Amino acid sequence: MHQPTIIDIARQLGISKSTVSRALTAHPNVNEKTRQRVLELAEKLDYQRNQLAISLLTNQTRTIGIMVPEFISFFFPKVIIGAQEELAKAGYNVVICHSNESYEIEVTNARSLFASRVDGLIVSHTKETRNFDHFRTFTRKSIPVVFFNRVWESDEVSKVVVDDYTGAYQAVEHLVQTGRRRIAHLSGPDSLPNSRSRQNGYLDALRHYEVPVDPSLIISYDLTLEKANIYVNHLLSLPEPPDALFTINDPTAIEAIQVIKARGLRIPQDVAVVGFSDDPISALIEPGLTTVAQPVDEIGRQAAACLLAQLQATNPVAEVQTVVLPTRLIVRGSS
Amino acid sequence: MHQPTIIDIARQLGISKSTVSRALTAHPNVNEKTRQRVLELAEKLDYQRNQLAISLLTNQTRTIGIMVPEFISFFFPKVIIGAQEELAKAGYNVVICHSNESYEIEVTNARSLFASRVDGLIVSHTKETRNFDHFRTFTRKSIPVVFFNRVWESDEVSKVVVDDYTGAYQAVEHLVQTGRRRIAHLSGPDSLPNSRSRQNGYLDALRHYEVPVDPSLIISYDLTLEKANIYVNHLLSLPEPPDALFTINDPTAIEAIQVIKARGLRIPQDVAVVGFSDDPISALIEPGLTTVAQPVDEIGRQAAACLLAQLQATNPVAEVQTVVLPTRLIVRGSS
DNA sequence: CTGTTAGCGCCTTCAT
DNA sequence: ATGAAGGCGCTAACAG
Repeated sequence: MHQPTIIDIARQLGISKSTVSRALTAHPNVNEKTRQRVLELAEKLDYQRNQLAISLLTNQTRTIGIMVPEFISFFFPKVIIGAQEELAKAGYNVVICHSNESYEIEVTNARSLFASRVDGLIVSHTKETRNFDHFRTFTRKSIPVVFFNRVWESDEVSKVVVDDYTGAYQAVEHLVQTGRRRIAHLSGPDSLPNSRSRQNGYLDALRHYEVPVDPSLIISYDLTLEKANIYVNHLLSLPEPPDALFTINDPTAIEAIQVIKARGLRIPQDVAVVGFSDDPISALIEPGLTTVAQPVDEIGRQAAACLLAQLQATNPVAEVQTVVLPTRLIVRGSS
Repeated sequence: MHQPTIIDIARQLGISKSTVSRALTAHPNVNEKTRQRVLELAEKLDYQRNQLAISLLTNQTRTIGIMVPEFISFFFPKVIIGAQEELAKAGYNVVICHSNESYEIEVTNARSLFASRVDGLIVSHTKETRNFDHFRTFTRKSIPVVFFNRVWESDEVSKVVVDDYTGAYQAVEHLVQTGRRRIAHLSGPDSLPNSRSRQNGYLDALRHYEVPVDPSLIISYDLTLEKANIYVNHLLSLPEPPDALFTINDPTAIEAIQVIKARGLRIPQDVAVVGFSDDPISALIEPGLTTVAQPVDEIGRQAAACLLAQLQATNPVAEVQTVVLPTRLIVRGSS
């Protein structure tokens, strides 16, 4: 079915489409009566402007793409909501893509967002991503890109991260100060900067307190719950099992708690557990999970702010910046 | 910065833009050598086709809008992922909007999706939505709309729902059969069809087993956790408090469990609790939450299938359909 | 205040 | 196999 255009309105009113366009866009130079007639007919015809045509003409869509690896856990949805709020205030729409942790899908999504000419990008990449050429496509064209959480370490893009190092340091410090000596660490892939930072925080805390570092207690894994299960079981089967477990994130910690319970061990008496992120589930399970909280919606808001700064700047490259947000240790029953 | 277009390629190669277009779109009538030259230059220039221009021309964006009231809980993200998988297979992109349970934002989102000319819509509306004119804008133009979970009861749109009535009936039947006589029901707003269906299932189960219906045990509320907390406390303070609680969803049930525990009551001995949806948290808390499971990603897949059927039909209106998916009671420690 | 003209980037007849 | 021309819906000069 044919959708009404400004030409339809113009014809029916016997005026030119320019006048219709002006009336519709609140342009000052239009006779008030003419405007009224246009508005009425537009209403009657259920006219809706075609954003496609406008975008093609103005070369901006006022749409921002947000790319995340998943959005089942609370983290990414919260970040997205924070970003969206900020972006909406500035009159930007948001389209959300998730790659399901697949590098290929991420590349496809990036192409698709580029093809639909988003004005900017907010990204947390997959754990598989090693090559960032699909983001260079944007930066080369001066389309601003902001990374958060999992960031591309390039000076072409802005970044919003939390102080992973200090968060991890404080978590491990807490475990040492409550008497733990064999603290295991379930870490993520080394390719993820935040994984490396958390591991460094873990190591430095141990060294500072002169707790021996045992490499067999440090396991980098692929962040799937299946592997988490296997490695926690492995650690607990060691001749000298750990008396504490610091995990890269809360889902891993929660999985660990299930495993520890299933083996009949007590938390925290036999094994203490500390996670990272303060997933809402952490407060609901028993025992409550000690964890490092991140200011999640603030991450989204800051990412949006970075992007808007670049969007409004005459020279977007000059506005590239890195924001580091603080973390906060929340002690619950698991430690 | 100027982005390369087919005209740039054409000029540099000394051929016409028509030929470039054909080479790029795998049109049969192009000399193989010409195609190679075009493809090479396109690669070198980092040419990316402008989807905006194509959409304007072809009058289809191959993009589907998905509108949900929120996506913090696991339910909507899972549905979206299911839908997205199915849609991607058919070559459609997805843009996601969430209204944060605000009717106004929902209307704005609908306008924006219409303006950007999505080819179809998958929707679960806000709990405030009474007026559906913003969806009529689509149906009037023969743009297919599929509702799920919270559905517009109109024959202009397809619907995917679960058998809420039977799910609720079985939940209450289970409570009766385990000896409960004063079963309270925390219900949602009457404006939501699924809320009404679940309430009817609750009522019919009680009647069938000749358990007296006590109106003071049935509370419709606004689905916020704050109110859930208040009403659960209210119920437990009754002279004759309930010995079981059936809630409209899992977050409510989980909140109820916290309240019950805080009052020093035992679950399920003093009060049994049954939720709805099988949120992953249900299996993690203690005691495990008995709940009515829904085939969540299947809802998304079916919604996508309905939409694709209408998209591919010559007469989209003829393809309007309603899909009802089964539920399954999962008994855990809370009952 | 209003009309005319041009063009955003692309695909598609219709010629050649 | 290729080129020329037209048009998708709209806004923005430029005239009047």
